[in-house]
This record gives sequence, C-alpha cells and structure tokens, in this order.
Amino acid sequence: MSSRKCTRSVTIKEVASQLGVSASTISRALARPELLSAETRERVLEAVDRLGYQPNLVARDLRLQETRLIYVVIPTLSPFFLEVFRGVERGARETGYAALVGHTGRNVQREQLFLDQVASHRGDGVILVTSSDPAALLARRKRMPPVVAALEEIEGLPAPAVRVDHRKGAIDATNHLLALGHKRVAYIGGPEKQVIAGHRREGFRLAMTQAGLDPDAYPYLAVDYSVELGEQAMETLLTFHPSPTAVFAGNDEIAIGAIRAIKRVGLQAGRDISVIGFDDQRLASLYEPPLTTIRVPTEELGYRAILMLVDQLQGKASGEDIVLPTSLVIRATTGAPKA
Amino acid sequence: MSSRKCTRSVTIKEVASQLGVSASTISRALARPELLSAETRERVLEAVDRLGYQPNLVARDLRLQETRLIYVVIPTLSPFFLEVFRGVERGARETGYAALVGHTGRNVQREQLFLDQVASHRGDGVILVTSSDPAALLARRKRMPPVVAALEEIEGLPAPAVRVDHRKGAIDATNHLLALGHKRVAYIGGPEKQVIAGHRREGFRLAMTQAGLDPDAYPYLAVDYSVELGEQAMETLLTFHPSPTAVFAGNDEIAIGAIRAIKRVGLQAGRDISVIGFDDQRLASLYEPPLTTIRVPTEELGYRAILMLVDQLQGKASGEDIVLPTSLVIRATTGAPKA
DNA sequence: CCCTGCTTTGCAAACCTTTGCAGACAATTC
DNA sequence: GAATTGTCTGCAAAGGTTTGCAAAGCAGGG
Repeated sequence: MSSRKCTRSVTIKEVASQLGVSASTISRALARPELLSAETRERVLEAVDRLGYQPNLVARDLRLQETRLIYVVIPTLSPFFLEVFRGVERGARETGYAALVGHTGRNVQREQLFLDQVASHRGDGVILVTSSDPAALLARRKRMPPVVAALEEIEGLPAPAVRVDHRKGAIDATNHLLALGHKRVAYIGGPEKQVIAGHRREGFRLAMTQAGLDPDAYPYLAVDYSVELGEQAMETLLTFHPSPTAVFAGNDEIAIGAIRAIKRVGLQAGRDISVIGFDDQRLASLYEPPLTTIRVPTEELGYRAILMLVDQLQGKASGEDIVLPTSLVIRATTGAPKA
Repeated sequence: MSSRKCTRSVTIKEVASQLGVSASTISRALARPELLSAETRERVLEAVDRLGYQPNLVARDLRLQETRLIYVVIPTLSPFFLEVFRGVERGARETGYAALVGHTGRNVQREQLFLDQVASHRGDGVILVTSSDPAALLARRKRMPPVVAALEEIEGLPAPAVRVDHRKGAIDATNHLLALGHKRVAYIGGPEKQVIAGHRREGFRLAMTQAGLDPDAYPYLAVDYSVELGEQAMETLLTFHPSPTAVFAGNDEIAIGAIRAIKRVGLQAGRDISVIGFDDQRLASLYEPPLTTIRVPTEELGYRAILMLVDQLQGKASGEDIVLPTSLVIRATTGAPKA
C-alpha cells in the first residue's frame, strides 16, 4: 500500500533548483508565459509537467488576497435550494469562480462559521440563502465579507439581494383560490420566525382582507417545511366545522402533506378541497395529483445572485436589489368549491 | 452605502502594536492561553474583542499545513447524496472538521478541479461519492490527496471505501420478485458506464440465472437516474408481448417513472405489474403508492466515510473497506403476479 | 565606442500566521 | 549573596507564492 501514502507535494523552489533558474521564472512560465524566452518557457513547462508541480493554492491565496472561491450558504439540503445552487454554479463557471456549498441546518452558529471562513479569506464572497437569525448574524461581527442575499433580503444586513416578491406571490395564490369561488380559506405557514414565511403570510392576509374575508377564521398554523408537519396541520384544520374548502400552504412540501391528510379521510384534493403550494419544486409536478403552485425561478435566482456578487467583488456593484417575478402554475389540486 | 464597503480586516500585528506586545503574544492568547500571565491574557483578549480581530485562516493554513476542511464531491445535487452528506457533516462536527460540498454534474473536469483544490492544500481530504471516470481521474495526477470513496469503491483508485454491496442488494430485490412468483422480470438500469449500475445489474442477472430464468428476455435499458427517463423506459417495455409482470429499477427515481408509465396505460403498480426500486430515498415512502425498494444506509455511509478519512489524516488508517448492509423494504408496489 | 532601449531573468519583499529557542526577570533554595 | 528554577515574553524563521524593481545582456544607432 505504499502508493496510498501521500507524497509531499513538490514546491516551486524544487522545480526551480532542478532547472537552475529562480522561482520567479517558474511562476511566470505559468502566469505570464509571454514574458519568457521561448526556450526557457519550454524547459520550465516540461519540468513542471514531469515533476507534477501544482502551485500551492493556499500560498497563492495568501499572496494574492483572493481565492476565486464563493461559499453558498443554505439552510437545508433540500431540492429547492439545490436548484438555486445550480444557477450559482452556472454563473460561477462563466465568471471563473468555483462555488462550494455550506449547510447550516438553520443553525446560526454554523451560519457564522461559514461567514467567518470567508471573512478570514478562505473565500472571496458569500451567497446567503436566507438567514435564520439576521440579528445574531450581525451582532458580534466587526467585519462583513462580501455578501449577496438570495431568495429574500436579510433584514438589517447591508447586502444587496436577488429575490422574489413573496408577498405578491402569496396574493396571487390567494386570489386564485378566491376567484374559483372559495370563501373558507385557511393558511398553513412556514416557520414562524422566518422572513419569507412572514411575507407569504402577509400576502395571504392582505388578499383575504381585500376580498372582505376574515384571514383569521382559522388559526394560524406555523410549521416547518416538511410533508409530515403539513399533514399534521391539515389534520387539525379538518377538525373544524365548517372546515375550509381551500388551503394555501407555505410551500410545496407542506401542500403535499395537506393532500395526504385529505386523502386519508377519503376526500380528494382539487375536487373536495383545493390546495395550492409555493415554490414549484420538482416534486410538485411529479406528485399525483400534480400540484397547483406558485413558481419561483430558483435557478435564475442563483444565477443572478452570483453575477451580482462577482460584480461587487470587482468593484462595479450597483447596490440595487433584483426582484424576479413569480408565476401561478395551475395544475390539478385546485378547483371550484363543491356546492 | 459606506457601511457596505468591506473594511480591510485587522491583522495580528495591528493588535500587537496597539497593545505594545509582540504578535506571538496575541497568537498564544488565542491558541495556548495558559502560557500567558493572567493580566496579559485579559488585556489581549479584550483588545481582540474590541478590534474584532479574526486570525487570517489562509495564513494559518499555510503555516500549519492543515485546514481542517473536508471536500465532499458528489455527482448530482440529488436528495440521495444529500443524505450521505448529512452523515458526513455529523462526523465532521464530532471530529472538529468542517465539510463543504463540491458538485460535479458527472463532469470529470470538475471532479479534477476539486481534487486539485485539495491537492493544493485548500482542504485536508476528499470524500468522493462515486466517480464518473476513475481512469481519467488518475491519469495526469502525480499527487493524490487523502481520499475516501463513499457508496462504491472506485476502480483503480488507491483509496479505501465505505460502501454497500450493490450486487447483493440487487440479488435480494430480484429474489423478492421471484419469490412472489414472477417469471417475466425486466431490469431498467442506471447509466451504462457507472460502476454502481454495473454491480446492480450483475446482481439481477445472477439471481435470474440462478432461478433458471433468462435475464435477457427483455432488452437491457440503461438510462440516467431520473423519473422522466424511467417513464420512457417503461413505455418501451410495455410494447413487448408478453410484457413483463415485474420490473426491477436501478433506483427509486427510475422506479417512480416506471410506475407513472404503468398508471398512464390504466394499470396499477403492485397489482398488475410489480415495481421495485433501489436506495429508499425519501421520495420512495412518500409516493403514492409507497414504493417497495432496497434500503441503502446513506447517512451512515457518509458518517463512516468521514470517520475513516479523519483516521487516515491522523495516520491511523486501517486501509480496510467498510461494507454496510442493505435491506429489503416491502411497501405497496410489489405483489404476486395476476393469474 | 558610448548611449539608449529592449528583452529576459533574478532578488527580495510581502502576504499573516505559528512556534522553537532563548532571553529577561522574579522567586526560591542553599 | 549566588545559584537554580520557573514563568512569561520576544525574536526570527518558516510556510510557498507573486511581483515591483533592478540588473544583466545584447542590439542598434549615433
């Protein structure tokens, strides 16, 4: 197993002394080859190849004060955020950066950890996809690395955002249900403290009030974004008399949970009770029945976020937020209420 | 917007000169506080806090030749790999490392990119979750960073693996179908060149042959791991006469695609045609009907992988592969063939 | 033959830490 | 009072690059 052992990597000095030139020459052969005579260049490149020399990136980072590395910090490893990341990656490739994912599990300490990493120059910038606790993020922090918020602005954080108008999306969703003729509409929301969840709820309340309906006819159930919890919440709602004829769920996973609960009591989503989700995750179109939802342009969100971050890194930041449009995707889980 | 500007971060020297002590003292106050007198320690820590000093990690990495950072390289940002990553993260936390995700999209160049990053000391080690092209990975490479393979050993790579026995899992799956009485069984496989897909297919063929059945009664359809492609493959199989009474799919997503195709022609999975998947992804239990499948202990896989990697980094590598067991999870999509 | 300017290369500083070694000083012991 | 021990702090080197500046070598023009 001796081949398994990791040989110490060869340094620029070793290559240099092998050839009897200085380290600068090696460095230039790789970075600015046009500065060298054709002959030296040849010799150096040959030796580099032969010895398998790879510059020590840590040393280079230290010297150049730049890594061309972007951290993408996400709360959950869910398909939803992966879509966002896909967009980031595309933009990163185009601009010569590499992107790495940091996962926080909605834990502020871990969020801090990744910000620290970048503040300490292990990366050039951060794309922060929702913060669980913006206040805590800012509190103990003297120096802020370059940050762009994706999906939602982060309150109090002096960072530009690429986001969607969650409030408007929620209004559209609610209006869709109202237009179908529903009067008894309930909302199952995302985690109570989350900014996004807040905005979505606001939209719901606004649309209901505007239509002359009471947004608080049913209790406000705030659950985490999961199928299981959505299912439980819907069970609760079904115990009411009269029970709602339509439900607006804080995201697609909650919506699917709700549909499961509806199925379990022998009813059918879309016919007996309408359900609308949010995000248009992959799951939404795959599910049976396919879910009516509000589409969020996740991939685009990530793409625009990294472009904005790179602009900022290169000093041409506009500082303006970008707001992308959401759209209503009507599938099979919404319909007119039963007479 | 002046607050948005990124102030240059404060260095150890600046703190030192502020206090009229040497840089060493600052460094020690943070790393080995017991070496300092109580008074100096106090003063230093106060100043560190006041100035918001954070050590430059790049400089430290260079000095210590260690980052305590692990790269987890995965081919696809699918929920499946995220499960693996979850395990890695748990192990990382326990051992004082941090884990970052690198995503390759099955692109060998990007795989190289991340290996290079670690070979160049931006990370201490790599957990490689399947490689699309192991040969290419080794070809131009003089120095290999510490690597542990997860999910499947990587052919030719001198790295230990934490894996499952895909062949045995496939045998179990096939035998389950055979035990139910099926004779006309088809296999829809994963990407042709993938090692894992190969092993699973092998298992299928072995079990069929052992039962005296022809594994090639239906053509071998190799498709990428996606619902859409699984659906297409199943459509093809349904054109055969007689068509198969049971299908073993290379993974859960393909299986769900197959079920969709079955539904579309008015049949019911489990009653008319049996379908079994592989992996036991979250989707499998959530789907309607819930999917019979082979469970792969994904989270555990990641957990054991990082522990093994950390052992290796600390020089107590055993070099032995770890093989975790798979198990058959019977849900609703398999049953006896119709008379 | 000298001066100028160009090409090619090397020197050395800088990036920011950490740590072995040694020095300074105080306290203890004989 | 001298020697010894121990505690605390500073000096300087090392880690591997990149790059501004300067020097060397050479050609060409006067």
